[in-house]
Amino acid sequence: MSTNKNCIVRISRYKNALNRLKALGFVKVFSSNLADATGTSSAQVRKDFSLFGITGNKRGGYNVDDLIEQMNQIFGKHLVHKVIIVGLGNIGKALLRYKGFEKESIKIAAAFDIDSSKFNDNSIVPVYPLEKLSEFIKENEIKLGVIAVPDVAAQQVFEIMKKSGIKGVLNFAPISLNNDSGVVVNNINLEMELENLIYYVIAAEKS
Amino acid sequence: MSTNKNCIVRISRYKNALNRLKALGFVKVFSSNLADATGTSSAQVRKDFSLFGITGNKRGGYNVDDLIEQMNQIFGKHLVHKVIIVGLGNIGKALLRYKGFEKESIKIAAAFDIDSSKFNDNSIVPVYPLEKLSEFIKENEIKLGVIAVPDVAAQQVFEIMKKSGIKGVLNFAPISLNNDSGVVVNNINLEMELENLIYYVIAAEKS
DNA sequence: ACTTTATAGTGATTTTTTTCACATTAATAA
DNA sequence: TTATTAATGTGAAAAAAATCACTATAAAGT
Ligand SMILES: NC(=O)c1ccc[n+]([C@@H]2O[C@H](COP(=O)([O-])OP(=O)(O)OC[C@H]3O[C@@H](n4cnc5c(N)ncnc54)[C@H](O)[C@@H]3O)[C@@H](O)[C@H]2O)c1
Ligand SMILES: NC(=O)c1ccc[n+]([C@@H]2O[C@H](COP(=O)([O-])OP(=O)(O)OC[C@H]3O[C@@H](n4cnc5c(N)ncnc54)[C@H](O)[C@@H]3O)[C@@H](O)[C@H]2O)c1
Repeated sequence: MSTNKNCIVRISRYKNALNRLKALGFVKVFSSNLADATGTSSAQVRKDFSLFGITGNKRGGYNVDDLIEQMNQIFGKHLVHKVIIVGLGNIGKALLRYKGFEKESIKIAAAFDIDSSKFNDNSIVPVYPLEKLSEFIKENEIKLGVIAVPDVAAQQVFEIMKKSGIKGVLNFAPISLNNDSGVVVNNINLEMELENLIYYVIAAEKS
Repeated sequence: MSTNKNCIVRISRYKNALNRLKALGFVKVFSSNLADATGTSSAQVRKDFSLFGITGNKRGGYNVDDLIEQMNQIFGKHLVHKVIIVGLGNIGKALLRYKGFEKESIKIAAAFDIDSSKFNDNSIVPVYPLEKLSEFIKENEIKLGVIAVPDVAAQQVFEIMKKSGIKGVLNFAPISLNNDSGVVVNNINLEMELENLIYYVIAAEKS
């Protein structure tokens, strides 16, 4: 529908805010409410909605449930999305233990590592050796993968994922994966995030 | 110097790529090398450099060490930046245990929690009760904080940080912090990152 | 029923970001 | 030494994104 990257991120924020507002008992919202809750302008909210063909009522705002439903549609929330995690170190374990993914219809289907002490077939989320990765992805038609291995291993893991049919990757390793294929890669680089923060803090000090 | 958000992120990526290229023995690089390594165009690389007044040699490319040095300057890498972490759960612990921050001159100075079983004055990075947060920030002139507490506690922690003089915050809680002040906030929302990935995977399927 | 009013929706405008294209120049080759 | 070449650096152009500003309209008030 839209091709604006920032717009997608904002829609996700609106959805997040809407769930909170709903919990507070809101039945309808105005574009300015969502703007305040997400730190943007009401015109931006309406423009974003317009790009996705989301409409409300002139003078009546938007119905919260309707909005949430439409956004769930955009993000495929009516289906459960199975995810696998490769690398069960600090980050991998943190994700595995996190309880918040279920309510976003994200299900961690399995984890993979090369450290045999981490293997476990019987836990809620099974942990398998890396050798089983390809097979598991194919058999379970997994589309989403998380890379949480050391940087030197990341490209190798990515190649296996690509070959096996993964369509989207969340990569925590601080390298840019060499990606010619159509696989979507989102990078999370925590060092870079802190660095970025430092840049703006330094810039603010100067002015 | 520059005011373009994407540009800063790209500069950070160039720096990352440069360190890798240096490790491989590169002494000079061309804008196209950096473009390839970071997935952008050579014109973009040169334009970004131009915004920061970074110059190379016509026909000779750029000297790797010089570039790294200039970028370290941009990101204040000649100083050690002290960071505190609030919330020592899954994410907080993952960050605490991560060894990669030192080489980026980021030092975790202390962590804070409300769970007394986590307090520890004697570990390399001490863990204190939340009550000590404000005092610690002031006494040690901490400028950077990480919020890794549950969403309901995040705003409260943020308020303490603001009042005590923190200038930059990395927030992992999935809420938008109400931020009127001049504090810089970078949000990392892992659910949203996965959601975003799902959006693009769905979009790719349709086309 | 009629008027007022507040908000949605959107085309037009402005601003920001990216890409283009080429003049400039330093290294290399002849 | 001179010509050739391959890269930088940057204004100009194009594209993308955000903001503005106004119209349409549904709700609330009289
Ligand atoms: N922990 C953090 O806070 C943090 C911060 C910034 C970046 N990162 C990055 O995130 C990634 C993960 O970090 P971490 O701290 O969780 O690392 P970690 O060392 O704690 O864990 C890595 C895990 O990957 C496994 N592994 C190694 N090679 C593998 C392979 N080829 N296939 C499958 N598994 C393999 C290891 O056995 C280990 O369990 C790293 O690339 C790191 O640079 C982490
Ligand atoms: N773990 C993940 O993979 C993940 C994924 C997405 C989002 N998040 C978000 O990151 C944040 C942290 O997640 P987590 O999994 O580490 O949570 P967690 O529950 O494991 O840890 C939270 C920690 O914060 C402490 N705490 C609670 N209230 C506090 C307060 N007022 N002051 C100081 N400490 C306090 C708790 O004692 C606990 O140690 C949460 O907001 C969560 O929604 C985490």
